[in-house]
Amino acid sequence: MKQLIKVMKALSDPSRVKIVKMLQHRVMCVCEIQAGLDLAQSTVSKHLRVLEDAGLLRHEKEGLWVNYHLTDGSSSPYVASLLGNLKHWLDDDLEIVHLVEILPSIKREEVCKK
Amino acid sequence: MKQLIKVMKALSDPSRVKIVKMLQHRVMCVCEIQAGLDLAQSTVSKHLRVLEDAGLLRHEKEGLWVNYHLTDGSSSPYVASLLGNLKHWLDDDLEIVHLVEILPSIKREEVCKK
DNA sequence: CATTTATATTCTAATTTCGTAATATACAGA
DNA sequence: TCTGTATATTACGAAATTAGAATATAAATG
Repeated sequence: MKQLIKVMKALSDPSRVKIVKMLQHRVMCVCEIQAGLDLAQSTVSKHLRVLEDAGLLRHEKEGLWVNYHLTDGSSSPYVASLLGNLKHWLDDDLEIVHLVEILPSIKREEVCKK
Repeated sequence: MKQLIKVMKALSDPSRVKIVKMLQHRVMCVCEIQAGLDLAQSTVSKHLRVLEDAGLLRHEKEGLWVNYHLTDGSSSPYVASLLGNLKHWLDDDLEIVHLVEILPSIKREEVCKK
């Protein structure tokens, strides 16, 4: 039960759902995800932690960058089902459509340098 | 998006998930549900409202009683998928197993009279 | 080794959620 | 119409969630 609740809670926030939808298209580092969401960096970091704790994401370090990607859902049937469902859910949601459209223009080389 | 979040939030609480699991077995009135959960009546009422607002439940009045039952999921694909998944999810969860076991002993005639 | 950059963590304020007690409503029966 | 019973609503406190600013950490680079 606890595991199910953790997954459901992780997917109960619009920003976190957007993160999942973005990562369906490609691996992204934190500042790229931040660029897509328009939230403070610390906020994005925490959302990523919640998603990872639920088994939905994993990360790998690449120099200074931390790349996040979706898991294969092997951590639990809840994760597997919901990641599967989210492959098509919201594909016609206006906000998501727009987000996916601008996704190719979000590149770490351009977005991260301050 | 708002609709999805509403459904996910509705299923992000253990008590509400328990309500869904109970209603998979039969229609129940509020005081029967309360007997299964061990919560205050007002709390149960509010949980039921959240689930109904999300499209997971519906109710019908029968005299003094209000009977709650699961919907067929036609309100949204999110509801349909999750109600479908929850048909087997948690079936081996100890707490749910126990809850389902005592379910036949929860009868409104015995439970509701104060 | 000092600096810069990307990310994580901590602190704190605002909002939401969850629970209960108390009260209101709705209906059935005497 | 009065009473009792089942449920809904309201009021309110405690706990969790969400957000951002500030700070800490870790890795690359000069």
